[in-house]
Amino acid sequence: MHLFASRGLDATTLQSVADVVGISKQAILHHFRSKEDLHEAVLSELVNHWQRTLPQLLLTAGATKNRFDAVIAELMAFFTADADRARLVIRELLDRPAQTRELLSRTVRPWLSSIAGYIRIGQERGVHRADLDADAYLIQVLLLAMIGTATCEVTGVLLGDETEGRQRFSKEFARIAHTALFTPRHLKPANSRPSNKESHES
Amino acid sequence: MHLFASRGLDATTLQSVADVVGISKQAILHHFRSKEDLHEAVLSELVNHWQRTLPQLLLTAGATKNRFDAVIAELMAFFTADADRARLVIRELLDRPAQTRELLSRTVRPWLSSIAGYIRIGQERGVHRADLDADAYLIQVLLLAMIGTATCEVTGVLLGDETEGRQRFSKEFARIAHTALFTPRHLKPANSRPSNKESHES
DNA sequence: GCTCACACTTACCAATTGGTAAGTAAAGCC
DNA sequence: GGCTTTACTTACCAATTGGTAAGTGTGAGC
Repeated sequence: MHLFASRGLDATTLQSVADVVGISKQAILHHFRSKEDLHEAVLSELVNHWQRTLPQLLLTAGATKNRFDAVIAELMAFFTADADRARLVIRELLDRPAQTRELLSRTVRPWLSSIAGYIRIGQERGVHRADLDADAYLIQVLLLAMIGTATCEVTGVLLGDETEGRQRFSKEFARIAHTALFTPRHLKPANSRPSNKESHES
Repeated sequence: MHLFASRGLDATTLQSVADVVGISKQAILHHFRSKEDLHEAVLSELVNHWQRTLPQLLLTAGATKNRFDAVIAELMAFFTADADRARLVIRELLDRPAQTRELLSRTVRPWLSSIAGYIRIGQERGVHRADLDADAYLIQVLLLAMIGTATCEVTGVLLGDETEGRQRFSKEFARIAHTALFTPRHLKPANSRPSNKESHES
């Protein structure tokens, strides 16, 4: 996974994988029919991890007071825990758009749809901004989390130290996502009546 | 550029380039010493284009009433005009982090710094949100614009038609960037006195 | 002790890779 | 018309690629 994520599918040779693992190239081909087989195995392992983690993520976040910020924090944590996850997904997005689209439709779309519904409820209650496009918003939050963690090695230095950069990035990411989602508190009506009167700001 | 962007450096063979261009592989090696040479040429062409376009972009945007939205729109236009630009940059970010960091430091950082200064002035005037991290914000806006256009082929379908998806994406992108930057109008003091009293919303 | 499945290695292979060397045809300059 | 430069082609090459075929050793089950 590390090699596929950091170098890409074509640049990763079976030999290089074998060297890292400490076995011969043919030992790999004994366990996996082909390089493509290995690649799919790595990919599905990532997807499985995602599928296992996400529900737990939403549950633990749901227990908290401000659910949303917790989800954002957990989302970032998932990718920052291993930047290769984000890198791998982005590479798939670039290298095999058609297959990845199909994969995401199966694995991620249901979650997005469900959260989007949650956001729309918030919109009707005036908690979430009325002019927000829930689906597009969620996709961008997800993409931003991924590209951010995938490239933190590069962008980190533009924000001082790399660890400091990561922190500033995470914080600003949470702020952007939060601000773009919620209506300012004083605009929210005391009772939870729908309110679309917040016109385009500034 | 198209091949490098869509397939990556290693997956792009000199032969495939030659086939597309309609000449022999050796004809390419006649004009470029090596594959790496060709790659650098493609890359520097993109950088030059960026350097040529950006000042003009900021100028035309500056003439407009709401300067910021115009810049955002132009930024998206730059990448949507040719999605390969975004793809190529992202690939460089992943494939060669060290060199790309150095490249971006030279070519993009000055612009970011200058715009960040502009944002900070806005913060002092209370126009821009006080809790915003100008540098981190700008980087994320840039990254989001790139990853969005680079993957529109994939994400587009999640938002209906691909062209419709692109539109919704662009619109939501502009909204997010706008909302995360500006303070709500009614919070902005009538005279342009510094005001940091806007606490964390919600 | 025999068998057999399994994990792995050695030996090998055709295809493709980026790259070199040498030749060639045409266009411009004198 | 000769001469040189430019743009390219043909012929070739060593290295590496993913992958196959045929062994080898070892531990478990009987």
